[in-house]
Amino acid sequence: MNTAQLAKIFKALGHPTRIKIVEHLIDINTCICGEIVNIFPYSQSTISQHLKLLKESGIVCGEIEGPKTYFCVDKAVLNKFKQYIQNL
Amino acid sequence: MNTAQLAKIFKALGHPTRIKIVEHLIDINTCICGEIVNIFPYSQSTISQHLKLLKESGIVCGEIEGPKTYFCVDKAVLNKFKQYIQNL
DNA sequence: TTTATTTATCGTTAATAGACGATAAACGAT
DNA sequence: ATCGTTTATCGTCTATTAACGATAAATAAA
Repeated sequence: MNTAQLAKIFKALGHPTRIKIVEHLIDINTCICGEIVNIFPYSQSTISQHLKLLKESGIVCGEIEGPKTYFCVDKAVLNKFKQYIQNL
Repeated sequence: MNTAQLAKIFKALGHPTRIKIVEHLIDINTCICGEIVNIFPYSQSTISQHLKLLKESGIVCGEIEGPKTYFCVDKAVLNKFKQYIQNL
């Protein structure tokens, strides 16, 4: 895991809402965008944008099923990330 | 450690240069701004700004000694941060 | 086929970030 | 007292981020 990839993940987690989204995804394993929209006081487009950023960082992945997209944390990436930090 | 504090640290680490600065500080324990300036291809003011951000996040602390400022990683904060991530 | 549901994207706006050079401030040395 | 060293801050510019509403695209249901 190189510095650029790490920076992307750190940056993605550098927003309170995105931290909470990731925590929520870890808790419930997987969920669709609409569920997350209902939790936070932000518009659908804003949440979708946050999810896009998280996805682009690699820490979250999304699977399209019909009109819905199921989001979940990529545990392989999360574990590599954890390992990096533990070695600091 | 609340979400806002965590987000600040994640955000501070969300830049390749700042990651490398922190890695370097961990390696050599403590050093002055000028040393870091010599390592990176950025101006003194840019590095100083990066250090300020890191300091504001709490992950780095600076101690003024005469005209120099000695920077180092705050291990207590780093450990709390590590612990949070490990519990994810 | 039309309607409802769900999500992504576009366009916009305001705020923040990242870089720089120039300058000021603090101190040590001469 | 002056000069050199070191760092922080200011002002500027460009780029990116964060939020929104509106809209488009895809599918499920009626």
